[in-house]
Amino acid sequence: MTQRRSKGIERELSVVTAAAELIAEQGLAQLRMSDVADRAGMSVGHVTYYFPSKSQLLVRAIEQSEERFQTEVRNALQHQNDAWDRLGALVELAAASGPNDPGWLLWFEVWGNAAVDPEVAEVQRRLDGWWRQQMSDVIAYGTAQGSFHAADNVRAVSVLSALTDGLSVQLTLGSDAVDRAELIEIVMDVARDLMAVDA
Amino acid sequence: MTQRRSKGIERELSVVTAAAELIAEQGLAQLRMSDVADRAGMSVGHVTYYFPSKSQLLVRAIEQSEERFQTEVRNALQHQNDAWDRLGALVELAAASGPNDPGWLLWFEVWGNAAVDPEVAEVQRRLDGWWRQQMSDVIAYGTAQGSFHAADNVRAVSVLSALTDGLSVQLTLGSDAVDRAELIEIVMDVARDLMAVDA
Amino acid sequence: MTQRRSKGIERELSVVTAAAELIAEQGLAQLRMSDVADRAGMSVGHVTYYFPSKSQLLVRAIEQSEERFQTEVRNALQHQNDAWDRLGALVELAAASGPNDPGWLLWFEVWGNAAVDPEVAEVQRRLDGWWRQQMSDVIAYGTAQGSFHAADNVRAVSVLSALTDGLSVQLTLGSDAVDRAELIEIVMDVARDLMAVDA
Amino acid sequence: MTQRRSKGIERELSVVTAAAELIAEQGLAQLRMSDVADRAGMSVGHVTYYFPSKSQLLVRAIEQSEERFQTEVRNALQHQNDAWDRLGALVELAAASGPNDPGWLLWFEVWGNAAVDPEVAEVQRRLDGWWRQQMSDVIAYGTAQGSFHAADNVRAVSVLSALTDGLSVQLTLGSDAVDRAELIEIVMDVARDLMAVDA
DNA sequence: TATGAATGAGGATTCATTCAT
DNA sequence: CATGAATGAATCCTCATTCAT
Repeated sequence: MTQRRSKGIERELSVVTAAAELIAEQGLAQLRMSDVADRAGMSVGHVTYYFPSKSQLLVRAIEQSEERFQTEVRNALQHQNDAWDRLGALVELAAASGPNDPGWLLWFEVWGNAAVDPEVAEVQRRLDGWWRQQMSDVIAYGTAQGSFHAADNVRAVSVLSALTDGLSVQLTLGSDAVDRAELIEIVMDVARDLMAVDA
Repeated sequence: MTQRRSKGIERELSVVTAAAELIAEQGLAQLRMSDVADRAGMSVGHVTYYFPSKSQLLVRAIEQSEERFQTEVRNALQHQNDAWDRLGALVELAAASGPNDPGWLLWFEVWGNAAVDPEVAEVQRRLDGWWRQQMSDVIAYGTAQGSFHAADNVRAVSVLSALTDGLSVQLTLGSDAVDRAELIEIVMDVARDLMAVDA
Repeated sequence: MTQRRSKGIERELSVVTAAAELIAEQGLAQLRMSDVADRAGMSVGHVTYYFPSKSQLLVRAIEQSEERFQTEVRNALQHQNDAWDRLGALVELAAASGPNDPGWLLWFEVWGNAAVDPEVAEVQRRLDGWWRQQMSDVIAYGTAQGSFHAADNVRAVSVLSALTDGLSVQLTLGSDAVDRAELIEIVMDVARDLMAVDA
Repeated sequence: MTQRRSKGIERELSVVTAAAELIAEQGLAQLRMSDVADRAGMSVGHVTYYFPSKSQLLVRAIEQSEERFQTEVRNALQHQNDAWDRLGALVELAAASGPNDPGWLLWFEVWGNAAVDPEVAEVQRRLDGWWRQQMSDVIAYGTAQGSFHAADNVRAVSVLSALTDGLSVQLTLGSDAVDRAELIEIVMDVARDLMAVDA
């Protein structure tokens, strides 16, 4: 019984994973239920057994990506006690890994669809809020510790996250003006300009 | 004769404009040739007379948007002699106007498709390069004038354009963390931190 | 053992009942095995354990409805000794109860499918024959009693059953030209015209 | 121009005709858009060019059948001046022609769907009202002429149309209790019982 | 007896594209 | 230059049925 059920959940997960991968690879618009089924190793009929409609699958794929990312962030923060290290860890996790980073390609799709699909918009807003909160917490943590001197926490969050986003967009699109190492360096430099205690 | 020809060009333009509007409104994926025809006030058959395939229409729509933007930028720069004013003008032109800014929604679509469609990628890269060049020229202009003190022109471009992009994404998506006035203020503040002569 | 078996028969019955209800409610064409399973409170897989194919379930649903109706008729006739009362009882049982009478909606489905499905046609013919026989018996009974004067038993059956059917169709479809009381009155009036002894 | 347009209307008509035939032959539930396309001699895509959805095609098929029937009735009545002849003509037109009469099979489908589909219900009600009006007019005509003596016009309509319906159902279903000649004879006999001047 | 998982065939609908006029 | 007619491929979704457990 348990085994049957857990098998079902496992296969359902594999559908979501396949969908997320394909969206990143080919874009949301190109996503075919049959592709998802192929990659998940099952029939199309069975995919719709789990997800009665395509849009439900979509939202789940984004949410799964969200959950994974949040877990990664929590793990990373646990291992850093220094405020600058924590900030660095956040930036490293958020930054695109390089051209065609699948996670960031997925974000492009989310942004493009947020204006059209309210469910997508809601997921986007939720994760964005969560992310700003992480940044804010780290900055508050550093300020309490005396490592940071941030006159305006909210603005610092806006600057640092916008910078990370904008540079990651460039990197994902394959611009040769920036690579990952430089991206992180730039963000941390600006962070120091903004918040270094004896700046 | 001339008149007939110009009428043709006019109608062709109206197709492209209709397409650009619709992409911004509904997203590239939702774009139907029949919608374009409706908005342009002609039959579907006639739209395909001008643009034999949908993807050709797409690329033209993006290019038209590009051309208009470039014209605006040129006009704006002509009227500003002070380097800081020039920089401010650039940022104002690039920044999203508010939630659901059509131009920025179009960019989301371009980014999402650049990874899949080489033609789209090429247009994106071209415009991005052009934009970085404008920023770079303004910074060089300010440096020559003695208004700016930029140790690293390329990095300044990266920071300022990434910041403008990242904040505009937020604004377009309707985040309440930032409005247009604040967006511009933030970018200019960071610019001053980076390049003010006696900072 | 007996209990297990009777439990099985009970559940099988509940499937048939659920099917009959759903056909009347939504029409035969809209009948889904999963709806039947839901209403019968079991899984789809288990419904097909009882009825290997959909069409077998269908025929059984009609037959069950037939059996119930026949039982009702037998009960009703037992309590009436007067021929006119017996005739009245028959008409009351056959007549639609009002708009959307489930039993009559089921008949519409049967008629619509009789031309296509031989099994359905067979059931229809069987019940129709049985019904004409009841009418015929009652008329013969009244004639023997001296209550009726029917020159042509067969024609009387045709007239009275056709009239009941035609008016019930109207009533079921929600025509405001006829209600149930009037329906019965009309049929009995015509019956008197046809068969009253001193007419 | 005119020719193109008329050609379009012609083909559209052939789709509707094909649909009506197939519904009568196989039942509404079995109707496939591809069958309609095949019989109309065009592609499925083109059928949906005329009728964006299946249900729109359905309603049109019923309406077309309605229009044809009404034309037939009007023609028939024009050629009859005697009230009894007019009544006879009406009954002949309404009565089923024999087992599996396509027009009556179509009616079974309409009845079965009226409870489920409001649009179908509306068409049914409209034609039924129209039909009762024809009967009523003929009875009023005969009464004015002095050929009929109808105490209650409305009831006479109910009786005669219900009888015609009920018997036609029987005939269409292939009951051997009634043939077309007898059907008409029965209805006219009852009509005489009800309305003959010196009965 | 009972279930959930899995399948695959089938069908409606959408839509870019082609073509005759 | 312009249109409406026509096509057919592509795709999502439904659903009866089968099967392992």
